[in-house]
Amino acid sequence: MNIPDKYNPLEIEQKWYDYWMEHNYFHSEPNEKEAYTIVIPPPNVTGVLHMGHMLNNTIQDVLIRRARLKGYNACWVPGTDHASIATEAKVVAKLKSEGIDKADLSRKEFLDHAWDWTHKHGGIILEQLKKLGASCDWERTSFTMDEKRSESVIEVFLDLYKKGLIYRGYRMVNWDPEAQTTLSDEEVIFEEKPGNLYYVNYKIEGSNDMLTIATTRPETILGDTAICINPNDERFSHLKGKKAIVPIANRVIPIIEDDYVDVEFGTGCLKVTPAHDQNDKILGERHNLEVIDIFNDDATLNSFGLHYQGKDRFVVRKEITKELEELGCLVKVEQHMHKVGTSERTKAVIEPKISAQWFLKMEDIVKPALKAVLEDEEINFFPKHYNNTYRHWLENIRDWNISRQLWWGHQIPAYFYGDGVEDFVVGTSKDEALVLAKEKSGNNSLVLSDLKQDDDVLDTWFSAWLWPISLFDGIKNPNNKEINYYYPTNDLVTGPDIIFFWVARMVFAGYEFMDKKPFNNVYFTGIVRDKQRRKMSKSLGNSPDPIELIEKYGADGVRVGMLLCSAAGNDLLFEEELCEQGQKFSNKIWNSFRLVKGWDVSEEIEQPQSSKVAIEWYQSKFNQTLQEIEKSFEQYRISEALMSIYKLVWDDFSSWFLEMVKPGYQQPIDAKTYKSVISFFENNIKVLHPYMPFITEDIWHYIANRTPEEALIVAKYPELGKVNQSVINEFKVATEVVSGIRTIRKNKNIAFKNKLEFSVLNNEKLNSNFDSIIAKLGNLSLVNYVDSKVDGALSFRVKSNEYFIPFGEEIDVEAEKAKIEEELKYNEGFLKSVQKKLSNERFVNNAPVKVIEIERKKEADALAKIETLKSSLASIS
RNA sequence: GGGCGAUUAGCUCAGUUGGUUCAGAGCAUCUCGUUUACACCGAGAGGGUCGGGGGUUCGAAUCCCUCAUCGCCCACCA
Repeated sequence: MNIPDKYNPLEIEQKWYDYWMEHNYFHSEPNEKEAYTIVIPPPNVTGVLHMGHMLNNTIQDVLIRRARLKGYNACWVPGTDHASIATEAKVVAKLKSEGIDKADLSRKEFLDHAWDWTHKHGGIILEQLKKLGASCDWERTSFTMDEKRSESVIEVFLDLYKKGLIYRGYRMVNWDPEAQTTLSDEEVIFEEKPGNLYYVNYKIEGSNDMLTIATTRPETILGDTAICINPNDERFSHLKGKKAIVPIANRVIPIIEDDYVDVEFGTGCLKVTPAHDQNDKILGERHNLEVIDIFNDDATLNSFGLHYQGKDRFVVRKEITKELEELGCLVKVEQHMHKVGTSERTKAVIEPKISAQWFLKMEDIVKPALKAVLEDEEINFFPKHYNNTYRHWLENIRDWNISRQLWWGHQIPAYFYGDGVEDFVVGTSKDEALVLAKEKSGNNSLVLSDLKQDDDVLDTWFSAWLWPISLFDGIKNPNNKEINYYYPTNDLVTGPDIIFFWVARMVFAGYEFMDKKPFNNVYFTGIVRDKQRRKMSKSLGNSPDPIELIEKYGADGVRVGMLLCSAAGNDLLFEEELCEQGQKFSNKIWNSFRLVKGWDVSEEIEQPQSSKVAIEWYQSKFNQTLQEIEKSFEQYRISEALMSIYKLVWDDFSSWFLEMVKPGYQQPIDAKTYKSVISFFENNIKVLHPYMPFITEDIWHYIANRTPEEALIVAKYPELGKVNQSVINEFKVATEVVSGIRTIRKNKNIAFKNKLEFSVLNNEKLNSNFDSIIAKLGNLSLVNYVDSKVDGALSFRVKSNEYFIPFGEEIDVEAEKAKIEEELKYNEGFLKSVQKKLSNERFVNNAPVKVIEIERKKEADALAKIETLKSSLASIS
């Protein structure tokens, strides 16, 4: 078979992906083998691949391919997330651009549009993953809002409701006025923003006295229902029991006392607006205050806003400031930095709002989840320090607001039959609900049309938290064959930004519904940043298009580039050159294969000694690297594992090993050596395959004709073999000798093609195993052992051995001398420091025997070397 | 305000319980090179007081204290 000169990833990648698909290697069914399962963190259904996905899915593919090679029944389940708020926002925006207002549509009409959008854009991202080489079991592709997953969500809601864990609460929640929905605490991002602190005078009722409060939100004074002072603050003791008058609204409100007020901050006087501030709400409840909500759902003012009705809160803030100033109520305005809650999705400033929502009680649900990670270590986080983050969140968790005022999502299975707060039932269907409603209300005349299902949908994460279970139908169909086989999954690969949203909640769900953890290990990836450490984002325009990268460098190249910069536990600073490095690596592998494939093989010739030694060495080197890789994987140091392979293939295999066994020009290679070379090559590409699936599979089939059963993707990973450390050590000395020769060639401008004579003064009594290799790589006519120094030769030393290369021209004696003197100086300094240590009684008494032995060995080695150097110096002059 | 993590070569990072020549790797840089796989290459070289200061120890990049700088997470101070 002819091999192309150049490696062309584009054709080959498509070819092999099709081949893998055709032979169904990605598909998994329960069998007698041990399962290795990963569930994909489902990307937004209408999203497109970005660099974060690239990283995340490359890592998952490396893990799953490795597991497959290691003989596990590997199953990687793909899917997408309906991403309630994000998708709904996109659809609303799209409709708006077409002149359609969501408010004019019925729920059904809107959902039709949303599904259209989903079908149009959904799954693009999964197609992109295929380009990357992702070996997902596509037959299992799921969607958080497909039938099975939806049924699971409803089932779980019912279950938790029956257990009393889901309840309806009227309380302060985070309101996103743009999306017009509530958000969970986790969806609110606090941003430090410059603002103002406004000092406003309130009149005291029945006098001309004033009191001054400080507020950041003057527009909310229309919702004030009290002024609060600290009871211990003597400045205001005269106000106790009095009343104040709200400017503009001219309402009379009580002056209350509470320790909550910080005497130091602002004026020590606080206005209380229970409808629009979490703390004020608590104060309001404590002091039984009236609640006046002044906002509409879109954060314009309602009728309580008086003449500001209909205007946006930020407009009102400006205008009301002006009015207060005109009224003489505005004392001063100070600049003030404060944290403002914004919506994770829409970036709108969050408005605290009191409303009725569905909540999930967290208190008990978190307990097993805390224990599993922190005490039992049933679940391990990599890097481990995320344990702290996890613990802190779980220990301070509040009930989870699971309802959203959106249409795109799982509609809450609650049905209202009356106007009372408790006039609702929860059931799988309207029919069931009717039966329950009759029971609950005692009103048998209720009919279906009296029931109205809750308009709200569930938080996206309320379906995502079931993912590892619902993918195997473990909710609706517990104890089925699949869930029993694949669950718990092995590794979860995700970003630390969703540790609360998703990871922790999956752990809750795992213990609540399966009584078992959802996964064994969680590998948190870093954030992909650019060279300037800026997060890669669409808006900054600093994010390359992954698909373009793949087209440019090949998927293998991009995968390598991605992983090279992803040190475990760190953010990664991505730059395109890394993909170039990956591409170069592909090329290197390709060319080394071309070399090997180009050799003529002869059964006739004997195996040269040099090849025999080289094979022995590489075998050990390979095993040693394999060990390193195993160790790296245990700690999820995937980048380090890759670097080990990179160096093995490039340096040890290509630069050293192939050069050592390479036959002479137009000479054949002996069959025995060739067989070993091929076997090593095969082992190399097996180990490489998880990282670079395409080129390795391609070469695999060039090496031999393989049946589909023999494809690399399902080959058997190399076994850990013995490492002969002494061969590795001997080789290391040999490479130093070769380097010495090369340095001399370079310094003296001796071309490689000129054969050199070479003599060794073997003070170290090294064996001659590697001599044939040194001769070959140094292009020496022979390796000659001598008893004394060679005159008129260039020399260098390795350990206490001395090596000589006769040089035709006059030797620069002074230069040689200077070189030796420098070495001598270094070694004498080194010896001195070792001897100082050894003559220190406390060192000798306290240090472990092993350490002292090492020091003695160092001393002996240094002495021998110095001896060599000194005699060289003597012979030279 | 609380917590966590970091600071080692120009860049990105390793450095296992303090002890091999321990100061390392990859990339980048510089020099040389048409040696019959690869210039997407080969050979060679330079480059760091391990953030500063103190301490413990026979011995510290590694342990302790302190200062500085930078990240991240959490938190209702109007």
